[in-house]
Amino acid sequence: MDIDQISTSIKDKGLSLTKARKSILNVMLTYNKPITGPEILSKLDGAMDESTVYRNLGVLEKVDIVACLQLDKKGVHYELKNPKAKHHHHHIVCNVCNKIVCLDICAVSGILNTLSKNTGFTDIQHSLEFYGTCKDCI
Amino acid sequence: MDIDQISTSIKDKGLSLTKARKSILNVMLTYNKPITGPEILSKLDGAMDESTVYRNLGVLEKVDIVACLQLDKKGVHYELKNPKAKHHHHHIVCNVCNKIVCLDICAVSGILNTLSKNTGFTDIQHSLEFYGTCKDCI
DNA sequence: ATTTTATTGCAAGTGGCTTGCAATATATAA
DNA sequence: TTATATATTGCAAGCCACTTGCAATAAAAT
Repeated sequence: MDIDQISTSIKDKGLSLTKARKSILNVMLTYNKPITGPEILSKLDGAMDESTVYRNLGVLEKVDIVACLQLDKKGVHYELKNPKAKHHHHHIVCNVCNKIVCLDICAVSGILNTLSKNTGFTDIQHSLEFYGTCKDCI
Repeated sequence: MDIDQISTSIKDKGLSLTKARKSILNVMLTYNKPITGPEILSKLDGAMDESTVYRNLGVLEKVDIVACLQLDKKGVHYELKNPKAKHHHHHIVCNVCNKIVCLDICAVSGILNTLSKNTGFTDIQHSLEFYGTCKDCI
Protein backbone atom coordinates (compact mmCIF):
# COMPACT_ATOMS: atom_id res chain seq x y z
CA MET A 1 0.00 0.00 0.00
CA ASP A 2 1.42 3.42 -0.87
CA ILE A 3 0.37 7.02 -0.72
CA ASP A 4 -0.89 7.09 -4.32
CA GLN A 5 -3.27 4.21 -3.77
CA ILE A 6 -4.61 5.92 -0.69
CA SER A 7 -4.87 9.27 -2.47
CA THR A 8 -7.00 7.65 -5.13
CA SER A 9 -9.08 6.02 -2.45
CA ILE A 10 -9.64 9.36 -0.75
CA LYS A 11 -10.89 11.00 -3.94
CA ASP A 12 -13.09 8.00 -4.64
CA LYS A 13 -14.78 8.59 -1.33
CA GLY A 14 -15.45 12.19 -2.35
CA LEU A 15 -12.96 13.82 0.02
CA SER A 16 -10.45 16.53 -0.85
CA LEU A 17 -6.88 15.46 -0.95
CA THR A 18 -5.29 18.04 1.32
CA LYS A 19 -1.74 18.50 2.52
CA ALA A 20 -2.83 17.65 6.03
CA ARG A 21 -4.43 14.38 5.04
CA LYS A 22 -1.41 13.36 3.02
CA SER A 23 0.94 14.06 5.91
CA ILE A 24 -1.15 12.12 8.40
CA LEU A 25 -1.40 9.14 6.06
CA ASN A 26 2.32 9.24 5.38
CA VAL A 27 3.02 9.07 9.08
CA MET A 28 0.72 6.09 9.38
CA LEU A 29 2.22 4.35 6.35
CA THR A 30 5.70 4.80 7.70
CA TYR A 31 4.79 3.68 11.19
CA ASN A 32 3.01 0.64 9.82
CA LYS A 33 1.21 -0.49 12.94
CA PRO A 34 -1.48 0.95 15.19
CA ILE A 35 -0.55 4.45 16.36
CA THR A 36 -2.10 6.87 18.86
CA GLY A 37 -3.21 10.44 18.24
CA PRO A 38 -0.44 11.91 20.41
CA GLU A 39 2.14 9.77 18.58
CA ILE A 40 0.98 11.10 15.23
CA LEU A 41 1.11 14.63 16.56
CA SER A 42 4.62 14.16 17.84
CA LYS A 43 5.82 12.76 14.53
CA LEU A 44 4.31 15.74 12.74
CA ASP A 45 6.24 17.89 15.20
CA GLY A 46 4.10 21.00 15.15
CA ALA A 47 3.53 20.97 11.40
CA MET A 48 -0.18 20.72 11.96
CA ASP A 49 -2.75 21.65 14.54
CA GLU A 50 -4.07 19.05 16.96
CA SER A 51 -7.64 19.71 15.92
CA THR A 52 -6.78 19.10 12.28
CA VAL A 53 -5.23 15.76 13.09
CA TYR A 54 -8.18 14.53 15.12
CA ARG A 55 -10.76 15.90 12.70
CA ASN A 56 -9.05 14.07 9.88
CA LEU A 57 -8.71 10.84 11.77
CA GLY A 58 -12.44 11.15 12.29
CA VAL A 59 -13.29 11.59 8.63
CA LEU A 60 -10.82 8.92 7.51
CA GLU A 61 -12.42 6.54 9.95
CA LYS A 62 -15.88 7.39 8.70
CA VAL A 63 -14.96 6.54 5.10
CA ASP A 64 -13.22 3.36 6.19
CA ILE A 65 -9.68 4.34 5.31
CA VAL A 66 -8.53 4.09 8.89
CA ALA A 67 -9.76 1.89 11.71
CA CYS A 68 -9.80 2.89 15.32
CA LEU A 69 -9.11 0.44 18.10
CA GLN A 70 -9.03 0.53 21.87
CA LEU A 71 -6.13 -1.34 23.36
CA ASP A 72 -7.33 -1.46 26.97
CA LYS A 73 -5.02 0.57 29.20
CA LYS A 74 -2.90 1.41 26.17
CA GLY A 75 -5.65 3.62 24.79
CA VAL A 76 -7.03 4.50 21.38
CA HIS A 77 -4.95 3.52 18.35
CA TYR A 78 -5.50 4.19 14.66
CA GLU A 79 -4.41 2.00 11.80
CA LEU A 80 -4.73 2.10 8.02
CA LYS A 81 -7.20 -0.33 6.59
CA ASN A 82 -6.06 -2.28 3.61
CA PRO A 83 -8.68 -1.61 0.91
CA LYS A 84 -7.87 -4.77 -1.06
CA ALA A 85 -7.30 -7.54 1.49
CA LYS A 86 -9.84 -8.38 4.16
CA HIS A 87 -9.13 -6.06 7.01
CA HIS A 88 -10.70 -7.77 9.96
CA HIS A 89 -7.96 -8.88 12.30
CA HIS A 90 -6.83 -8.72 15.92
CA HIS A 91 -3.67 -7.80 17.78
CA ILE A 92 -1.41 -9.02 20.49
CA VAL A 93 0.25 -6.37 22.60
CA CYS A 94 3.26 -6.77 24.84
CA ASN A 95 2.52 -5.64 28.38
CA VAL A 96 6.13 -4.67 28.87
CA CYS A 97 7.36 -2.91 25.72
CA ASN A 98 3.93 -2.23 24.14
CA LYS A 99 4.96 -3.87 20.88
CA ILE A 100 1.86 -4.52 18.79
CA VAL A 101 1.69 -7.52 16.48
CA CYS A 102 -1.17 -8.01 14.02
CA LEU A 103 -2.67 -11.49 13.93
CA ASP A 104 -4.34 -13.25 11.04
CA ILE A 105 -6.51 -15.54 13.07
CA CYS A 106 -10.00 -14.88 14.27
CA ALA A 107 -11.35 -17.58 16.53
CA VAL A 108 -14.56 -15.76 17.09
CA SER A 109 -16.47 -15.30 13.85
CA GLY A 110 -17.65 -18.92 14.00
CA ILE A 111 -19.78 -18.36 17.06
CA LEU A 112 -21.62 -15.25 15.92
CA ASN A 113 -24.73 -17.11 14.83
CA THR A 114 -25.03 -18.93 18.11
CA LEU A 115 -24.47 -15.71 19.98
CA SER A 116 -27.14 -13.97 17.99
CA LYS A 117 -29.57 -16.79 18.67
CA ASN A 118 -28.78 -16.79 22.39
CA THR A 119 -28.92 -13.07 23.03
CA GLY A 120 -31.28 -11.71 20.40
CA PHE A 121 -28.65 -9.20 19.33
CA THR A 122 -28.23 -8.66 15.60
CA ASP A 123 -25.60 -7.00 13.44
CA ILE A 124 -22.90 -8.17 15.80
CA GLN A 125 -19.33 -6.88 15.65
CA HIS A 126 -16.59 -7.73 18.09
CA SER A 127 -13.27 -6.56 19.35
CA LEU A 128 -10.72 -9.07 20.50
CA GLU A 129 -7.28 -8.13 21.69
CA PHE A 130 -4.59 -10.16 23.36
CA TYR A 131 -2.00 -9.00 25.87
CA GLY A 132 1.04 -10.81 27.15
CA THR A 133 4.80 -10.72 27.32
CA CYS A 134 6.71 -10.87 24.07
CA LYS A 135 9.83 -12.95 23.83
CA ASP A 136 12.11 -9.91 23.97
CA CYS A 137 10.69 -8.96 27.33
CA ILE A 138 10.83 -12.19 29.28
CA MET B 1 -23.10 -11.39 46.66
CA ASP B 2 -23.86 -8.80 49.31
CA ILE B 3 -22.10 -5.99 51.11
CA ASP B 4 -21.09 -8.17 54.08
CA GLN B 5 -19.30 -10.70 51.91
CA ILE B 6 -17.45 -7.91 50.19
CA SER B 7 -16.64 -6.19 53.47
CA THR B 8 -15.06 -9.39 54.70
CA SER B 9 -13.17 -9.70 51.47
CA ILE B 10 -11.85 -6.15 51.84
CA LYS B 11 -10.52 -6.81 55.33
CA ASP B 12 -9.01 -10.08 54.16
CA LYS B 13 -7.02 -8.16 51.62
CA GLY B 14 -5.69 -5.91 54.39
CA LEU B 15 -7.66 -2.81 53.43
CA SER B 16 -9.63 -0.57 55.77
CA LEU B 17 -13.34 -0.75 55.47
CA THR B 18 -14.22 2.90 55.09
CA LYS B 19 -17.51 4.65 54.53
CA ALA B 20 -16.38 5.64 51.07
CA ARG B 21 -15.55 2.11 50.03
CA LYS B 22 -18.84 0.82 51.34
CA SER B 23 -20.80 3.45 49.43
CA ILE B 24 -18.99 2.77 46.18
CA LEU B 25 -19.50 -0.95 46.51
CA ASN B 26 -23.16 -0.47 47.32
CA VAL B 27 -23.63 1.54 44.17
CA MET B 28 -21.96 -1.21 42.17
CA LEU B 29 -23.99 -3.95 43.85
CA THR B 30 -27.21 -2.13 43.15
CA TYR B 31 -26.32 -1.31 39.57
CA ASN B 32 -25.29 -4.90 38.97
CA LYS B 33 -23.56 -4.50 35.61
CA PRO B 34 -20.49 -2.67 34.38
CA ILE B 35 -20.61 1.01 35.37
CA THR B 36 -18.43 4.00 34.49
CA GLY B 37 -16.67 6.34 36.92
CA PRO B 38 -18.91 9.29 36.07
CA GLU B 39 -21.98 7.09 36.56
CA ILE B 40 -20.81 6.10 40.03
CA LEU B 41 -20.14 9.74 40.86
CA SER B 42 -23.56 10.77 39.71
CA LYS B 43 -25.27 8.07 41.79
CA LEU B 44 -23.28 9.22 44.83
CA ASP B 45 -24.57 12.70 44.04
CA GLY B 46 -21.87 14.78 45.67
CA ALA B 47 -21.55 12.60 48.76
CA MET B 48 -17.93 11.90 47.94
CA ASP B 49 -15.07 13.54 46.12
CA GLU B 50 -14.14 12.46 42.60
CA SER B 51 -10.59 11.68 43.64
CA THR B 52 -11.81 9.39 46.40
CA VAL B 53 -13.94 7.44 44.00
CA TYR B 54 -11.16 6.94 41.46
CA ARG B 55 -8.53 6.19 44.07
CA ASN B 56 -10.77 3.54 45.55
CA LEU B 57 -11.64 2.02 42.21
CA GLY B 58 -7.90 1.76 41.73
CA VAL B 59 -7.21 -0.04 44.98
CA LEU B 60 -10.24 -2.31 44.61
CA GLU B 61 -9.01 -3.25 41.19
CA LYS B 62 -5.54 -3.96 42.47
CA VAL B 63 -6.84 -6.41 45.07
CA ASP B 64 -9.14 -8.04 42.54
CA ILE B 65 -12.43 -6.99 44.03
CA VAL B 66 -13.38 -5.02 40.96
CA ALA B 67 -12.45 -5.52 37.32
CA CYS B 68 -11.97 -2.74 34.85
CA LEU B 69 -12.95 -3.09 31.22
CA GLN B 70 -12.76 -0.93 28.13
CA LEU B 71 -15.90 -1.02 26.04
CA ASP B 72 -14.53 0.62 22.91
CA LYS B 73 -16.19 3.98 22.29
CA LYS B 74 -18.29 3.42 25.40
CA GLY B 75 -15.26 3.90 27.61
CA VAL B 76 -13.93 2.43 30.83
CA HIS B 77 -16.37 0.42 32.94
CA TYR B 78 -15.94 -1.18 36.36
CA GLU B 79 -17.64 -4.29 37.61
CA LEU B 80 -17.56 -6.31 40.81
CA LYS B 81 -15.73 -9.57 40.53
CA ASN B 82 -17.45 -12.55 42.03
CA PRO B 83 -14.94 -14.03 44.47
CA LYS B 84 -16.55 -17.49 44.42
CA ALA B 85 -17.48 -18.20 40.81
CA LYS B 86 -15.01 -17.97 37.98
CA HIS B 87 -15.02 -14.40 36.89
CA HIS B 88 -13.64 -14.51 33.38
CA HIS B 89 -16.41 -13.56 30.98
CA HIS B 90 -17.25 -11.24 28.12
CA HIS B 91 -20.03 -8.80 27.28
CA ILE B 92 -22.30 -7.82 24.48
CA VAL B 93 -23.23 -4.17 24.29
CA CYS B 94 -26.09 -2.62 22.38
CA ASN B 95 -24.89 0.09 20.00
CA VAL B 96 -28.19 1.90 20.35
CA CYS B 97 -29.22 1.83 24.02
CA ASN B 98 -25.85 0.79 25.52
CA LYS B 99 -27.42 -2.10 27.38
CA ILE B 100 -24.67 -4.43 28.57
CA VAL B 101 -25.26 -8.16 28.84
CA CYS B 102 -22.74 -10.51 30.44
CA LEU B 103 -22.00 -13.69 28.51
CA ASP B 104 -20.95 -17.04 29.84
CA ILE B 105 -19.14 -18.21 26.73
CA CYS B 106 -15.52 -17.76 25.92
CA ALA B 107 -14.64 -18.96 22.45
CA VAL B 108 -11.08 -17.88 22.76
CA SER B 109 -9.33 -19.69 25.57
CA GLY B 110 -8.94 -22.76 23.36
CA ILE B 111 -6.52 -21.09 21.00
CA LEU B 112 -4.16 -19.58 23.55
CA ASN B 113 -1.58 -22.35 23.20
CA THR B 114 -1.46 -22.06 19.43
CA LEU B 115 -1.22 -18.34 19.72
CA SER B 116 1.63 -18.57 22.14
CA LYS B 117 3.44 -20.98 19.85
CA ASN B 118 2.92 -18.75 16.82
CA THR B 119 3.86 -15.43 18.34
CA GLY B 120 6.29 -16.28 21.11
CA PHE B 121 4.17 -14.32 23.56
CA THR B 122 3.65 -15.83 27.00
CA ASP B 123 1.31 -15.15 29.88
CA ILE B 124 -1.43 -14.22 27.45
CA GLN B 125 -4.65 -12.51 28.54
CA HIS B 126 -7.37 -11.27 26.22
CA SER B 127 -10.26 -8.92 26.05
CA LEU B 128 -13.20 -9.82 23.88
CA GLU B 129 -16.29 -7.69 23.61
CA PHE B 130 -19.23 -7.84 21.27
CA TYR B 131 -21.35 -4.99 19.97
CA GLY B 132 -24.60 -5.08 18.09
CA THR B 133 -28.25 -4.11 18.22
CA CYS B 134 -30.35 -5.62 20.95
CA LYS B 135 -33.85 -6.77 20.19
CA ASP B 136 -35.46 -3.79 21.89
CA CYS B 137 -33.63 -1.43 19.55
CA ILE B 138 -34.32 -2.93 16.13
C1' DA C 1 -10.52 33.29 -12.95
C1' DT C 2 -14.16 33.28 -9.89
C1' DT C 3 -17.39 31.42 -6.92
C1' DT C 4 -18.72 27.81 -3.81
C1' DT C 5 -17.66 24.54 -0.48
C1' DA C 6 -14.51 22.14 2.41
C1' DT C 7 -10.65 22.38 5.42
C1' DT C 8 -7.51 24.59 8.52
C1' DG C 9 -5.43 27.08 12.63
C1' DC C 10 -6.22 29.33 16.65
C1' DA C 11 -8.06 29.76 21.11
C1' DA C 12 -10.91 28.21 24.33
C1' DG C 13 -13.40 24.51 26.43
C1' DT C 14 -14.60 19.60 28.09
C1' DG C 15 -14.50 15.02 30.21
C1' DG C 16 -12.29 11.81 32.70
C1' DC C 17 -9.24 11.24 35.52
C1' DT C 18 -4.67 12.21 38.66
C1' DT C 19 -1.69 14.50 42.14
C1' DG C 20 0.05 17.10 46.26
C1' DC C 21 -1.03 18.17 50.54
C1' DA C 22 -3.10 19.20 54.87
C1' DA C 23 -7.08 17.54 57.58
C1' DT C 24 -9.39 13.49 59.31
C1' DA C 25 -10.70 8.87 59.94
C1' DT C 26 -9.29 4.11 60.88
C1' DA C 27 -6.29 0.72 62.85
C1' DT C 28 -2.70 -0.71 66.25
C1' DA C 29 -0.19 -0.49 70.51
C1' DA C 30 -0.04 0.77 75.15
C1' DT D 1 -9.63 3.40 76.53
C1' DT D 2 -6.59 6.47 75.14
C1' DA D 3 -2.48 7.58 72.51
C1' DT D 4 0.13 6.95 68.54
C1' DA D 5 0.86 5.48 63.92
C1' DT D 6 -0.91 4.73 59.42
C1' DA D 7 -4.27 5.02 55.85
C1' DT D 8 -7.82 7.60 53.65
C1' DT D 9 -10.23 11.72 52.48
C1' DG D 10 -11.47 16.41 50.50
C1' DC D 11 -9.94 20.24 48.28
C1' DA D 12 -7.70 22.64 44.72
C1' DA D 13 -5.05 22.42 40.99
C1' DG D 14 -3.35 20.10 37.05
C1' DC D 15 -3.11 16.95 32.99
C1' DC D 16 -4.12 14.42 28.84
C1' DA D 17 -6.68 13.42 24.93
C1' DC D 18 -9.48 15.21 22.54
C1' DT D 19 -13.58 18.72 20.76
C1' DT D 20 -15.83 23.05 19.28
C1' DG D 21 -16.75 27.74 17.33
C1' DC D 22 -15.23 30.70 14.25
C1' DA D 23 -12.79 33.47 11.02
C1' DA D 24 -9.04 32.76 7.60
C1' DT D 25 -7.57 29.90 3.80
C1' DA D 26 -7.23 26.25 0.57
C1' DA D 27 -9.32 23.05 -2.66
C1' DA D 28 -12.91 21.92 -6.00
C1' DA D 29 -16.47 23.18 -9.24
C1' DT D 30 -18.13 26.40 -12.65
